[in-house]
Order: sequence, then C-alpha cells, then structure tokens
Amino acid sequence: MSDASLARFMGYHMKRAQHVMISDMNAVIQPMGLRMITFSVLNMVVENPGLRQSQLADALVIERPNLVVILDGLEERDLISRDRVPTDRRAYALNATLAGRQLSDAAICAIEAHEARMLAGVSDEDRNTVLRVLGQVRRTKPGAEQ
Amino acid sequence: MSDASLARFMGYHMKRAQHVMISDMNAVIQPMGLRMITFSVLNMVVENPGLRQSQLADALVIERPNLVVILDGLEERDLISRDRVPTDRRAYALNATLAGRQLSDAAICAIEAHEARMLAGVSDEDRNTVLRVLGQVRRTKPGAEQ
DNA sequence: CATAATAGTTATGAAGTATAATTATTATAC
DNA sequence: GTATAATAATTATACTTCATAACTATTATG
Repeated sequence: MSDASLARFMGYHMKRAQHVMISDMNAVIQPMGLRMITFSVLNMVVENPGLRQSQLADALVIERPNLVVILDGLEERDLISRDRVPTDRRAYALNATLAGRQLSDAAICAIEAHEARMLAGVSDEDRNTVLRVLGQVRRTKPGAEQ
Repeated sequence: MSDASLARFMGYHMKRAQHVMISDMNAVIQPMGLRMITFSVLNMVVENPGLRQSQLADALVIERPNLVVILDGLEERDLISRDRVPTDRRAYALNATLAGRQLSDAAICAIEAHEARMLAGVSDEDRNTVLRVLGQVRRTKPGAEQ
C-alpha cells in the first residue's frame, strides 16, 4: 500500500506533521492545565498588557465567542483579569496576573523542550527556510494580516 | 500588539500556515463534493485497489469508525465499492469505480493548481527542505509508521 | 471446542470552530 | 440633541472534527 500520490502534496505532509506536533505539544502542557489555544491566549495577554478581547481574537484568528470561554477559564484560575477601560466602558483590558506570567513562562520552557525534540538536528538554516515558506503560505490568504 | 513570543515556535507557524492551506484546499475541491479527508481516502483507494478498511484507516491515521462514514458517502455516490473478500468474510476490499478514478484525477489537478499558488516562487531546494523537516517531525512520534 | 483476536459497524461524546442574536456602550447622521 | 448605526462583549447554539466504547460477524489460537 502506498501514499505516493498524496505524498506529492505539501498539504498532506503539513497535515500529518501538524498532527504529531500538536498532540505532543498538548501532552507537554496538559499537566499545567493548558492546551495549545489557551496557552496562546495566555501568552498573548502576558506579552501585551491591556489588550482588548476583540484585538486578541483578531490576532489569533479565533472567533470572539470562543475567546470568551477561554478567557473565562483563565480568569477563573486567576491567571488573567478583565479590567474595565475608563475611556470605553464596553471594552475590557486584559492583564495577566503574577501566576499567569509564571505559568506562561513555565509553559514556554516546556514547549521549547518539545520543539527541540521535534526539530532535533535541523540546522538553523533549514529551520529558517521552513519558517519562510510557512510564512509565505500564510500570507497567501487574501485578507491575511501582516 | 505583538505575537513575537509565540512566533519563536515552529508549531505556531505550522498551525497558522496549515489553517490557510486547508481552507484554500477545501474551497478548491468543494465544488467536486470533496473535502481534504474524503479526497485522501478516495485517492488512496484509487491508488491501492483491494485495500482493506483497517489498512486504510491505519495509513491515513484516522479512526476506523470515522472512516466508515467517509466510505459510506463515497460508496453512496458510486465513487468506490466495498467488495467481499472470499478468503476473509469479515473484510471488504475497497475499489474505485471509473467515476471515482475520474473524480480523483480531477481533484488532483485542482489541488496541484492550489499548491502552485500557495508555493509560488519557492525553489525546489527549499520545497525539499520543508518536506524533509516535516517528515522528521512526523517520524518523531513513537509509534509512527515508516 | 472454548477463548481470544480481528474487521467492520453503531452509538455516542468531547473538542474545535462558526453563526445569529442580545445587552451595553459609543460614534455618527440628521 | 436625539435617532440610528456601529462596536465590545456575551449567550446560545449548531456544525464539524476527532476519539472511545460497545456490538456483530468471522477467523485464529490454545
């Protein structure tokens, strides 16, 4: 049995590599109570204090309603807070707590180890090539950001 | 606002590129009544006549129960047939019909155009580098095939 | 022959993703 | 300056994708 025909397509290889990547990644941060998406949200809040929910949803390309429940979970665990914005009382400014920053740092550390495992032996040059090509694919999207 | 911290991770770029790739791909084959997964299944049956369902599920890393409904759809449209195996009456040999082979060929053609658009200007060398790295990631999985 | 294993199926549930509608607030148009 | 439209967040909901357990029929093993 052969998948030679499918294997001609980059999309096939991306899908399969992605599956391995994401399940290993999730296994790595699951002990911290995080998933890929919740880590991404937490990390963005840590790195961008005062961010609005709609900005964050746009940046990570997730639907606002779905972000709400993710933030609910993070707020419930006191990893972030939703602070009223004086100048616009419709919006919330998102900020990470100390625990949130610490958990984000711990997760980053674990994810770095996970990536090192996935990409062991890949030269910096090859890594950059992959990043460049992935970036190009991403920018192919008509209404894509940046 | 910055995603610089997330952007250090290959997994982040893979996820985002994959999202663009798969939605464009699905848009391209949707007029033929196919999705990424149904195309993959159809193409594997075309390329590997007589394949068993469990072999196919293993090859594409999809759960057998999920494959059943995909095959139901393809069989309903007379793109494939499930033929009894004389030597093992539990199993079915999967075979593509003429219509199935034709649709698979048409889809391949459309997907080639889609990939050319996604990867326009990427050199063969860079393309091979990406394939090699993705392949390595895939083989990282403990119980991974080949 | 009894038991275990396998192929396929059914039913079901969890996770991820998308849409419509609602409330509260702010911006715009007449 | 009030009516209308737009925006931020939320709620409810549904659809797709993906995973697990249990069942039937058949074959292999002890």
